[in-house]
Formats: sequence, structure tokens, C-alpha cells
Amino acid sequence: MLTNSRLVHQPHDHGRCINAALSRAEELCAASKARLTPTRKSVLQLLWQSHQPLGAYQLQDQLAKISGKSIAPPTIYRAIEFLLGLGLIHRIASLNAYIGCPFPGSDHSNLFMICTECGSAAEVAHNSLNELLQKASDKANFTLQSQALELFGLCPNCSLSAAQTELVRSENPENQIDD
Amino acid sequence: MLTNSRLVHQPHDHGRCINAALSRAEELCAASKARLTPTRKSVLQLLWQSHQPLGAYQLQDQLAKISGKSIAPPTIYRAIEFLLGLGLIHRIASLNAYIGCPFPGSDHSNLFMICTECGSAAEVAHNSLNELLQKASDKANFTLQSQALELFGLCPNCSLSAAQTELVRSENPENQIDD
DNA sequence: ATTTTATTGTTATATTATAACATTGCATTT
DNA sequence: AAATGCAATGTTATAATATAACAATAAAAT
Repeated sequence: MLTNSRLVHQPHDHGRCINAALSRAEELCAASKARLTPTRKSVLQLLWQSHQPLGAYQLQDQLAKISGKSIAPPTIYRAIEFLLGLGLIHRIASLNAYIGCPFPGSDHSNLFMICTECGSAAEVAHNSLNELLQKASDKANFTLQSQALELFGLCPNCSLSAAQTELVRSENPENQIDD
Repeated sequence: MLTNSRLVHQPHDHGRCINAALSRAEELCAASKARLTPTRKSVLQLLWQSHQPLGAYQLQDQLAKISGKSIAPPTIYRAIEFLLGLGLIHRIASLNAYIGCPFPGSDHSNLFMICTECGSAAEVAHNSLNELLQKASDKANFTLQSQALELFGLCPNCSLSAAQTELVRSENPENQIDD
């Protein structure tokens, strides 16, 4: 099982995440003779600014700030399309949002664990999950081509906060009206 | 494992699917003291017209035809919201579309197998899949709340067609230009 | 240098979804 | 049955997401 869960949920030098992602992108582009143009690079960088997925129009806003000029939606969507094509980013369908892929190139399913509290999204590549889905598909005579697997819930940090809040409440009955 | 795959992909008396779905809806509504109003019932019926998910605006068009008057989006979305709330239908995020749930009430994950060729969507409730996802969540300290699981590929029928087409092509080399 | 191709710019518009407020109709109590 | 309250729908407007179509430009290939 491959996951970036720890990096997503623990303090870390995020600059290294970004640099690593950009290096990999350069490599992948070189390998497939594709051009990582300034716009494309900026979009990729923006999607790596945090471990939270961003919508196309959030990207548009931020890109406009960076570049100082206004950018029309098609430009954003083209960059997104390019990066999706190379597997450098993923689309999270239920959020209409996009996020950098922590392990592009490696052949993996993309299961996301999305926090409904803080918005973070960790990616998990899970072999036995893949196998199970493949088996289920075979059994149903379904020729599996691709998949969108999105889990919603509380990330480790928000789970902890929630548990603590609950603890405090249960220990202070007078607080229970505060709900 | 619970699935409606056979019903989706084999000839059957679809009227019975619809009637069964409506009966279950009546029951569930009665149980939760909710009202299955004409609009809500029509939307549910439309989502059971076929085993292919429908978008909100497709529902709007069809509902307009049926009722003879034009219906505004909020009406559709309210009916959808109501039906989603009772678990009578599901939203398929990657298609922005909605489909009747073949086993509402039963506590199940909702894994969809969506055909990229004919648009059909079969639902599968898969216990070991659920367990696996729960385990993966636990391992990541992720408090699982809900999930959207969508597989894309070829349904049994379209798989068969594709295989036959491929067979014909390989047996008739002169046809290979036809691509 | 010229041609070709890929990329981006620009304008307009399609598609999906919701906010806000008015109106209607059902259901409960009196 | 009349009055009241609440749930459901109607109506208008608009937000949010995404793409089509064509023009202009920049990079690569010849």
C-alpha cells in the first residue's frame, strides 16, 4: 500500500513536496516529449501549494494574482487537461476539484480520503483493493477501464479534534447546551 | 454481495422493476412519515425508466413533457434532494447524474459499474469491499463517513460486442483500414 | 527562412446547481 | 368549518463549473 497520508496530515517541509512534484513532472514531460509550459507549471505548483484540492476557478484566481493578468477559463482547463493526461494530477469528481498526484507514473488506483472538516485529501494506492475491484468486475463480466474512488470522513487530525471536543463535552455536562 | 447487475444487463420485465421501486418508496416514506408527492414520485419513476443514470436537466425535460408544463430547476433539485435523503436514489458524481437505488433501506456501500459505451450503471453492495475500505481507513486513522465508488468500463453486453467486433476484424485483415 | 504544429488568447455559451422570496396546499387544532 | 402553521412548490435570478469555436502567437521541424 502506497500513500501520502503521513505527509498530508503531519507537519513537514512542504517545499520539498512541491520541488519533488515539479522534478517528477519535468522528467515525465521529457520522457513523453510534452512541454511543461509556464502556465502548466504554475497550475501544477498551485495544486501542490497545499494538500487540499482546488477548483478550476480557484486556480484561475490564484493564477491571475501570480501573473498579474486575467486568465480565461479555457486556459486553466487546458492546463488541467494536460496534467491529467500525464497523470500528474487527479480530478476529484465529487468536489469538482483537482489535486497533485503524489506518485505519478506508478500504475496505481486512486483512492482518496477526503476530510469533510479541513478539506485535505490523501491518496492511497492499495493493491488488494485493486485486486478486489478487478475480481468483482470479472465476476460481473464488466471490463474495468478506470475508476473514481472517493472516501469522505475525518482526517487523523480532525478525528482527534472531534474526539477531544466530545471528551470535553462529556466531562462538562453544563456545556451540553452549547450545541 | 448484492447486485442488480443481471437485471441491468439482461432482458427482463422492467415494469416490475419500476413497480417494485415505487412500492418500496411508498413503504419507506410511510415509515419515515415523508410525503411521496406527485413530483417526487414522477422523478423517481423517471429515474427507474431505464438502468441509465439521468441528469437533472434531462429529468426536467421529461417531467415537462409528462406534466405538460415547464418545471424550473429548483423543483427538480428538491425532488432529487428528497429522494437522496431517503436513500431511494443515488448521485453518480463523475456523471453529475442520478439513478434509482435497487436496494434502498439495506445498509450498503454503493459501488457503481458504469458502462462507457451504453451508459448503463449497475450497483453492487460488496461486503468485503466495505470491510477493506474500513480497514484501510482505520489504518490511516481516517474516520470514514461516506463514499463514492465509481468504476468505468464495458458492461457485459458491450464487452461481448467489443470482443465480437475485434474477432471479425482479426479474421478479415482487409477490414482493418475501417478504423 | 519557411512551414507546420502546438499552445495560448478571446468571446461566447453550455451545463449543473443554488439562493431568496412568494405562493399554494395540506394538516392540525380549535 | 375556519384559522393557523408548516411543508411543498412556484418563480426569478444567478452562481459555479465546463466547453465550443475561432483567432493569434510561439515553438519546432524542415
